[in-house]
Amino acid sequence: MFYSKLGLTTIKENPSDAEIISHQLMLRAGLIRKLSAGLYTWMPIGLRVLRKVENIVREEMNNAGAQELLMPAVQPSSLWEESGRWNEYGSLLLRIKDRHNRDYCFGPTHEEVITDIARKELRSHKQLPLNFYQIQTKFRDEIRPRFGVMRAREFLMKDAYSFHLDQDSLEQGYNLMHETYSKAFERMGLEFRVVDADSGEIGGNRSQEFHVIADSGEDAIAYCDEENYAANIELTPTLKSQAKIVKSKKRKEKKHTPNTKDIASLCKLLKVEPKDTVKTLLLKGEKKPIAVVLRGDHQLNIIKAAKISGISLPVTMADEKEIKKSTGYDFGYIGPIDLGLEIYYDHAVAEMPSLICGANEKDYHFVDANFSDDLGNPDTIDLRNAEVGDPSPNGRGKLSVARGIEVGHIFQLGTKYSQALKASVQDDSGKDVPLSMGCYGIGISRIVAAAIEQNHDESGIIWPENIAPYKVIIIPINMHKSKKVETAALDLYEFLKNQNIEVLFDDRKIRPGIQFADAELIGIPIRIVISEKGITNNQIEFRSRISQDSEMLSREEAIKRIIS
RNA sequence: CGGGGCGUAGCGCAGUCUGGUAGCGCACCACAAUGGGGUUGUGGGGGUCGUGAGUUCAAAUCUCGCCGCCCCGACCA
Repeated sequence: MFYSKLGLTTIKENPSDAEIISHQLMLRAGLIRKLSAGLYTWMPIGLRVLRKVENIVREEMNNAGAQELLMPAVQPSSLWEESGRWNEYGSLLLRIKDRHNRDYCFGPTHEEVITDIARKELRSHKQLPLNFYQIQTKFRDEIRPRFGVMRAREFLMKDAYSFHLDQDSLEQGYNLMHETYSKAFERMGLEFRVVDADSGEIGGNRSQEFHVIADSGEDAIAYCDEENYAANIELTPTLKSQAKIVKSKKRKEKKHTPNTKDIASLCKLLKVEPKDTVKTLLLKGEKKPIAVVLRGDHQLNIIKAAKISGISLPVTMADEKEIKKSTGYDFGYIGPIDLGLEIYYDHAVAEMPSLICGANEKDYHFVDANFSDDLGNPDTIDLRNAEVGDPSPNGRGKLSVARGIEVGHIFQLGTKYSQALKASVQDDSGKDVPLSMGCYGIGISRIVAAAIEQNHDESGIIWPENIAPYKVIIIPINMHKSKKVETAALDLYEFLKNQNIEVLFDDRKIRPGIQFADAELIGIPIRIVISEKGITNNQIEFRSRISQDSEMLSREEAIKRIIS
């Protein structure tokens, strides 16, 4: 392809609204252009990358025996009402009406549609197992779309759904997808990790996420290398300490602590660390608020809190007014002693030799309170987020934390949708059995951004070879001045094209500096420079985007290196 | 949704407080010089100042409405 035909414009300055590197580089390199919040046009170069990713996924899915189909992007409300998600899914669902005022949505996912297909098409266990997939544009009306295509509203996703007679078969199908995903991400040249995950609103049993490791990732992953344990931090259990607790001999004492509504100011006043304090959080409950008590430096884990019986979902903090109303006490000075509400304690609170807590009296805290003497040594539960250095849940080694970008998610759904939508087959005894289902997603468009997050330098993108828009870029130096350069460059271009090498030819009449800078920004893996000087010596310059080393090679050697 | 910010040329911004000919850098076009790392000079094209109403002799600038975009949002008890 000739560069001049791409309609490509690169940008030297960073657009002001791009926060993360992949978003900046995608805009600067002309891969995408924004139409509106969370809506992007894929420009020719960007689309080439998108298609590469898509095709790797498609090939691996096909290899695994999955069947591609294509479902409508727009779906009738009736199916969603049947599954119960028309209300459950909330405002992520983009609802639209047709001319007859009938309700539709732009599909954020396709469990309902595929289950509808299954119930209409599948009659016998002999048709199972099956895996259908599609690569389709989805729309989720995100609260806050951001980071370009990373969290866009409209995005391209591969979603697959498998159907099984029983759990055993589902597990086989699930494991096959696990393998398939690993192969696909390996082919894309991405460093990734598979982690245990929450199945969220899709529902179901087992679920794992595939994360591309990158500092800008939205999810924190806790992992233990010793035992190959990895889980989304939201889901990582924290353990009750087995160590013997040395309890402080001091007796609790009430201290005057004005203007210390938060942990930071309390610590400053008393000259202590947050880990010496506890915080008492009031969460909305079905009847009265429910108190949870955590060490001052720990963070409440919402998923864990959601399991407390009687709690209102989604988990929300009670506000100042509600606190006053339900306890009679003041915001900022709530503590577990004589609170008069149901209280849940995190494991770590029991391990504190003494603790500092609100005294349920404005401007007063207790210091040197004691878990057994003053709180009555209650049972504790797991309520907090795991942290770096916590013991690994498998009992061996300590946890580290990395950030990751979720690019794939596999679920064992079980029979949630097949029961709701009455999709069943007859087993070999003639009995109707609801289908066991798995579902498996890959964020195709997000992968493009994730790949950039993981592969870039100051000059621009460094594409892994298998997803690069072009493999080679030929840069002739001052071609318009030198017939020799033009002939040699075009000759090599034609040759490589005939070898089915994806090659970009920079035919622009501009200074070499700009050509080099653009080639690096766009991230083409191999750069070939053809110049008057080189031709005289029978040499051309070969340079890899990764190593940045230039080598002068003969035409034959260069071709060999490109093709290999 | 709550809080904050922004909307002026393709991009990045100044001008708004204090109303009076719409500017700068990059990009773009032409010419010339230069010719292996975003070169230089000269000349040029391009803007309903987000939008609607109001105030005024006069509005990018003041007032009100609307729209759009961006950032932050349990971690406070």
